[in-house]
Amino acid sequence: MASDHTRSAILAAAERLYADRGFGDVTLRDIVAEAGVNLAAVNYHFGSKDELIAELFVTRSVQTNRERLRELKAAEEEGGGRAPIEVILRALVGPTLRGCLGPENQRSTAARFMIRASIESVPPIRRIKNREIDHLRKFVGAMRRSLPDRSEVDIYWGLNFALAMAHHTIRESERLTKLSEGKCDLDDVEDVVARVVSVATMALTAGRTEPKAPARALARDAR
Amino acid sequence: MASDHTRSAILAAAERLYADRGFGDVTLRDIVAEAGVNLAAVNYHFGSKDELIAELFVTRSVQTNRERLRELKAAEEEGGGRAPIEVILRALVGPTLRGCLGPENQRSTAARFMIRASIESVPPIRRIKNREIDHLRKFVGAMRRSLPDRSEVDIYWGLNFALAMAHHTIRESERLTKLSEGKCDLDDVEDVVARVVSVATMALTAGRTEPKAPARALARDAR
DNA sequence: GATAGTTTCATACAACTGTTTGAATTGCAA
DNA sequence: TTGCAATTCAAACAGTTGTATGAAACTATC
Repeated sequence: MASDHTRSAILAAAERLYADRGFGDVTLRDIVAEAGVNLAAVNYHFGSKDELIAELFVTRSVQTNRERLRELKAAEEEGGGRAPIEVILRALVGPTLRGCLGPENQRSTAARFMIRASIESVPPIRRIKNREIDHLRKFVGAMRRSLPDRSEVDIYWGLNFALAMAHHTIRESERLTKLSEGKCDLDDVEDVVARVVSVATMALTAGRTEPKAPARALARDAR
Repeated sequence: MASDHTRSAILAAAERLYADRGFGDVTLRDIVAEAGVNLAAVNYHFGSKDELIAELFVTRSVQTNRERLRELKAAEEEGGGRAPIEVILRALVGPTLRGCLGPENQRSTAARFMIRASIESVPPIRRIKNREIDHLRKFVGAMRRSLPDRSEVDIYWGLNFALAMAHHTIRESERLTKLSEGKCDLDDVEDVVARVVSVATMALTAGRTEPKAPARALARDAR
């Protein structure tokens, strides 16, 4: 293959348009116009519209997943096979939140695209998300090693709630800003991460003997 | 107007089809075929496809909101203007969860429709959801009265996390079941409510003097 | 039972969709 | 330069979509 110029122009244009206007009302003709290429180029290079969307989403989500696993692995190695639950949860939700939130004006196209993907949920993306379960099982494993006394069901619920808080905050960031009249600062990503991790940790450790200091209020124990 | 037969047949057919197959691939022709009425009837009775969807969603969500406010009002009256935070949170997430989860075999069309609406987020529904902020402010008010020492920002985050856990659990109930290999019982709605309320309460009260007994583990304090 | 208003119907419309086609163009190797 | 494959292009295709139309059927009132 030659220079990939057309191919990457399509990818860039598609990501930008989907990020700005959503999957619902962006057509292939919009994309090729934005990219300055011919309509048939999409099917030539990607096979179909759905495969184009899938490639966009896969690219971004493997980046996030790789970062998650990198943090998880580093934490478990440092702890000799067992990482503190806070660190595991941070590895789980940190990369996702950092990838999607942050100062509005410098929020990348990729970030805005991933927010869209989490809001609209179109078939090709849903298919990919369904394969994410194996990835999550690695975190379940780490969490069980970290909290061996905790029941398996509680682990699943804790994981579910951690993901819930992260994803919902991303999806509804605009509404939270409006509801709180700007008082909730979603641009301070590390504060958001700390809040989510703090609550999820409490969910997973409440009612047990705590080897560590009691959980603090919402957030504040970020760094 | 005569008997409303056509109108309600359309509503019922549309809700059923949307619940089963999603908004993405149900056309007006599918709906009128299922309802046994003429294609033009939709535009005659509802004006447009979007207005039909909006009417379906509004009907169900005002039911939920009414139930929420009923529980909230009852709780505050009983407490002389101040309700315990657990009860407020239960009023917030209980009706939603009860409306969407529950034993699969008896899960109503309305419930499955609302799950769809929370997954797919099509324009007419998004427009309605955006008007939900005033409704949420009533809960913010109640929460501030219940926890007068808590900062306003913490209240907003607590509300955000409570809604996050409820909605995400609804949206991803299938995935949680698969991930936990059926060990997380999503048919026991009251257990789910108790878990969400418990964690949200911890998020809102951690690190403070507690007039009540310390929060128990995940759930169990349901009723 | 004639009339006026409402509701239903078959049908056409106009626009838009993703995809395909086959010819033109390009780039590179021999 | 020649030849061949990869790429680009304009154009058309085939199908679907929500909506509009105007006539027909119905309903209730007088």
